[in-house]
Amino acid sequence: MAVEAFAKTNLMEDIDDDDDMPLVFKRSSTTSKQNQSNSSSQKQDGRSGRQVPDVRSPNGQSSSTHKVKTAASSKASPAVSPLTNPKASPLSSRTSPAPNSRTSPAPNSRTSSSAGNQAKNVNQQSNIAPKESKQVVEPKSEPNDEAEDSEDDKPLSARVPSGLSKSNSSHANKVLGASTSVQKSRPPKKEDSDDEIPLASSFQMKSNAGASTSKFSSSEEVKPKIRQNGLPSATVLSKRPPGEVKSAAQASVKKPRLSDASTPVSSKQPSVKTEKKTEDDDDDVPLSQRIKKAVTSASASASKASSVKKATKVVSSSMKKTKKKLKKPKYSKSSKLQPSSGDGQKWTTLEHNGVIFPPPYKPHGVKILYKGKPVDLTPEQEEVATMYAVMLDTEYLTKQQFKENFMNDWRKILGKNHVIQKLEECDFTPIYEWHQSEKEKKKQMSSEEKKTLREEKLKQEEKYMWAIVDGVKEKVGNFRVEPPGLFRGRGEHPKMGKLKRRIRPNDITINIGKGVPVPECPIPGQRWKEVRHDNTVTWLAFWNDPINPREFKYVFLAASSSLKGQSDKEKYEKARRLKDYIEGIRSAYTKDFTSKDPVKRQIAVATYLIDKLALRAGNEKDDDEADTVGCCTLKVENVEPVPPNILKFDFLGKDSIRYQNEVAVYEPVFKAIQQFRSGKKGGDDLFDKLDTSKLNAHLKELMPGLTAKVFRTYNASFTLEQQLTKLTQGGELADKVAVYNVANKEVAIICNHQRTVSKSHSVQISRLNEKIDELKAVLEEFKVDLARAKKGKPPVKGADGKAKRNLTPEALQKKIDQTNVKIDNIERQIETKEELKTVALGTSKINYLDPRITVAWCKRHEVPIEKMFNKSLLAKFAWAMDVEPSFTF
DNA sequence: ATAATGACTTGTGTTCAGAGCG
DNA sequence: CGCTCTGAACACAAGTCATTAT
Repeated sequence: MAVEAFAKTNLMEDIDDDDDMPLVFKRSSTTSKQNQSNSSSQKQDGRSGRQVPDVRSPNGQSSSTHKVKTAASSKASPAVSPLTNPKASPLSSRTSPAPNSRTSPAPNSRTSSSAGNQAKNVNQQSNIAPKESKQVVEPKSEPNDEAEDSEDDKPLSARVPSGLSKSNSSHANKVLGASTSVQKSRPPKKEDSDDEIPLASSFQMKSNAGASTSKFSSSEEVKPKIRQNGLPSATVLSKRPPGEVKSAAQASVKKPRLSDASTPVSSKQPSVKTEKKTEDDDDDVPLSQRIKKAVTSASASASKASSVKKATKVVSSSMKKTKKKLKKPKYSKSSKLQPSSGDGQKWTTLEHNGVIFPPPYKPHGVKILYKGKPVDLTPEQEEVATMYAVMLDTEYLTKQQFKENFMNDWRKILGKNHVIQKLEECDFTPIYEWHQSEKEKKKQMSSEEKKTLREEKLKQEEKYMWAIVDGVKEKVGNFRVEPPGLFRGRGEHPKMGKLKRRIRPNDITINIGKGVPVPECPIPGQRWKEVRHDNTVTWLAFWNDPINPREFKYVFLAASSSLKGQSDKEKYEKARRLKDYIEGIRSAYTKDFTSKDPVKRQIAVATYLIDKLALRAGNEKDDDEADTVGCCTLKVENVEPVPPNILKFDFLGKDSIRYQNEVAVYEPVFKAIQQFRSGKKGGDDLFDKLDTSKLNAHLKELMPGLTAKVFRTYNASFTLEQQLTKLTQGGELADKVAVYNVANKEVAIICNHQRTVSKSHSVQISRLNEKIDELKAVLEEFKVDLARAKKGKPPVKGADGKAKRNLTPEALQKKIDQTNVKIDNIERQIETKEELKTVALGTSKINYLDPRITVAWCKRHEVPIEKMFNKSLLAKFAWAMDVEPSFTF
């Protein structure tokens, strides 16, 4: 292990890692066919199904069609459109602007607030889809064959947009056509032009040229040669086919890869890097790497603020030099993505310092009252009481389930014969108040004190923050062991309120490289449960979840690590590959809508829903989990067919977020759904012959590695790119950023990514409205003054009674114009705020949008990438930074 | 074939720090 | 120059999916 030694040194100095290895990127496709999963359980039927409705009704939101108009949350609706076929007109698709309100059985009441925005949404939609469902119907069926025209063939996203345009079908078709072509044939003239222009100007471009080329090649096989800078035609190549082939091949290849690539790399790296390059090195390092480095070091040094800038800068400056490297792909380095080995090996060497535990409980001595009298509690009892007390102002405390579960667990600690017998007789307010005052105290501390405190904490945690993987220092994600507390499940979780006990070292299994020191157990007298040396997994440690002992809590590397980056990239590459199969897949399932085989029919319809609506797969759940569903677990009552061809969806999905949508579908689908429902009760499974493993097994036959969730990634990224292409038109930087956000929002809506409305939302809105009022008043005054000025009269007195300066009419006009602009800006601000109040943009950005789309777009349009990605995202997507501007998903 | 296990991604809500404002 | 307000970072719950066990 000389290697190790080297590695060590590297880390310490944070050297760069250029190694000379050629990079081999491949994807490890571990696609095996089958899976399992329990399909059987339909336990909850009756009750679960029920629940949904119940929940909802309270809110008062009914899911009736009318809502459409009324409610408006733009959210769901977009998704809808997908289905309609081309002619049918996009609009139709939007039939129902489903309200996005979430039913939130959950703690937060998202539901409540939708009123405000609805209004807006309405507007939006209204333009869009006045049309209504009628047209929807067109199930023409030619979908596949012809593919091009039919909207169906397109991913939803495509459709969505079309929906937006109010134009009718013809227009729609056009749009579609355009998009289609784009998809299929990469480099239409449009692109070329784009490429060229931007190229020259954008700073990044140059960099890409050289460096990227080489890099890319490594990663992407095909493009290398072509990819040069902006050459227009190059793009074409990106076509997946080659890739696919490869991937398939790879699977079998696995082992070899490993050895060649990874092994050598690791050994080499270290040695190479050592000191040699010192200052220069950055240039040699690939961009992404550098960024990472910069970030890393910065954060390490505590000067985080600067890190971002640094990174960027580096990037640009480095660009020029990149060329030198070209010939050798040495960059592969670790920070860069390393191929994941086919045989499942994830690392060669791994060092880290284990995990850090929360501090032991410090009793405060504040007593709760039982039947009005103070009660003495042992520290253990008090600790649990405190967990409850601090939640006094949360919605959890209004839930019977929570209180019951809590009391059951607390009673175990109190003992059978404790004076405290009934939760209702307990008054936790003394502890609650004590806690509030502690919080207040903390807040009052001077910034100096806070800073000191922070630094101290940092110092303590520093050693746990990093791991060394194959000689490269990488950030660890969650190195802090979860502290004890009361379980906060989402939605109507049967286990909410249960005590999540303290985790001790002997609950924890450590995974670390062989031959390196095992992290010392931080709690004296105790030891780890187990130490493993498993290089086929990426976790550094795990413990059993105290709430669900058969499940685990893992400690992984941070998102910025190359291990994560590699798999992230593979995820997007897989989604891109789907592009080449999607037509065939769509035509195949379209055929099967009417298959005689009920299993086939269900698979076809389920696939269709997953494709068009971006639904999740929907694994079976146990009774001790919240009752939520995904595609395969939809209940009869979750999908209501409304003739002639509308499906109304209403269910609680992941995290008990409500999904409501109304969609026009092809007649065969509509019929199939009706047939699946017939003879069943509301709580019965809609797809009774299906489960996620059967579905995924089937998908895998259509494309290697294909699973249900790939459709979500595909549709999200496809939509982003498509929307960007459609909406971007030059203009100011701010306009471009706005365009991006609109595109991002479309995706978020399709994926149903919601967030709770912030408490201060309405306050903020009214504050802005006040501002507008003020400005309007000012405006009026200016107008008066202007009129007077034109007549040579002096301005009226201000509100304060002071005389104003005499201004020329021109000057006044200018002021008026400025004020109008201000008002417009605020109005726009209000609008977007309302629109986004329930939409979470971040989730898709982090998980679904291929960062290369964003990076390439930024390069093409000279938008600094920092405008779109924050520091974390820049670090996470380091692997995507050197993409060609001409990149297309 | 199905259930159990295991590992890893996705997702929302809370906390915290600092940007921006009056 | 203090203060709010926002977005980034963090926490951890809840999915997906592959593999192994039965």
